[in-house]
Amino acid sequence: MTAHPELTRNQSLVLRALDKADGPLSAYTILDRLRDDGFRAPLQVYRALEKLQEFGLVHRLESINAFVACAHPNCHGHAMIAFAICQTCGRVDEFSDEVVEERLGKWVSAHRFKPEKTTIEIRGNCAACAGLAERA
Amino acid sequence: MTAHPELTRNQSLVLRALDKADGPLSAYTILDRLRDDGFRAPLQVYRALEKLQEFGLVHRLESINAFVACAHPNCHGHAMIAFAICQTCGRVDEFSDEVVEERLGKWVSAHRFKPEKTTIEIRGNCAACAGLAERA
DNA sequence: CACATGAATGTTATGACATTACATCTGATT
DNA sequence: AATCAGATGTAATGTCATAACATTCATGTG
Ligand SMILES: [Zn+2]
Ligand SMILES: [Zn+2]
Ligand SMILES: [Zn+2]
Ligand SMILES: [Zn+2]
Repeated sequence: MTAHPELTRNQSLVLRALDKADGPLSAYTILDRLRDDGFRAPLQVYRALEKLQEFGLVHRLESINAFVACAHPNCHGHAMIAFAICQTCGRVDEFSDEVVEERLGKWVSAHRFKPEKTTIEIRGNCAACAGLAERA
Repeated sequence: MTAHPELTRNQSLVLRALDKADGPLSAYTILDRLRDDGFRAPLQVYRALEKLQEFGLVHRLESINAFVACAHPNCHGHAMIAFAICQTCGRVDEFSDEVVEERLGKWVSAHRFKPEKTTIEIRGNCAACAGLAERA
């Protein structure tokens, strides 16, 4: 359930593209997939993505310059989310860990650092893809 | 001590540029700073950065597309390093946390995920810069 | 209704980051 | 000398993201 009543047409189209995709998409890939819906310029995609991120419906994966639909929309108030990204099949697992959050929180408190956005991304191979590689 | 006997001329120049800088630098900024040393093309920088990262002398900050000299060269065999990046003054603090490492390690084991590179980056404001903002 | 206002959109151009492809040079090895 | 691997030089291209400006649309207000 990724529906959201307040979404504009462009935002809905971008979110639907991400939902249909089997992995993260770059902004330009989204653009290509929405040509038939009238999309012509990168900004249409980036503007929609910006709003969708504000709404918590989409996440940006910093380490691969791509975007995914949130796996738990309306469901995590966590400021801190971790991603495991399979570099072979594109599968993305989204999870949070209170202990990690607490430890990083302790570090920033101790250093009087004021965090705004935290990125935790693990790139590698998922169980299925790593298994295939073993057999090869 | 960031010296390294095996470095080539280009690698040394790039590392020195990062050491002299007071914060992370983009590849193109490094290029500009090395014009007088004969640098002409981005690839000279990217190739040097690639090797320096292999040697553990330089880190790439994924969330801001920039590079920093390692704060603890020859000193951390950690696979997992976290960065606190001040978006105002560019200060970067590099640290590692065994508990965070252990918790993320547990997650990947439980999910049979084979990690290759882990990114942990906290963007925000350092104590000094956050303090200034308060007073303003 | 006329009109101001703010949000979203459309469009073009530009800026910023990174790699491909190919030629050349260097030093070590045989 | 011939060979080879690694590093380098250079041009062109590819990929990701934003600036600037005009237009449209919905909404509320006098
Ligand atoms: Zn999410
Ligand atoms: Zn996979
Ligand atoms: Zn380091
Ligand atoms: Zn600062």
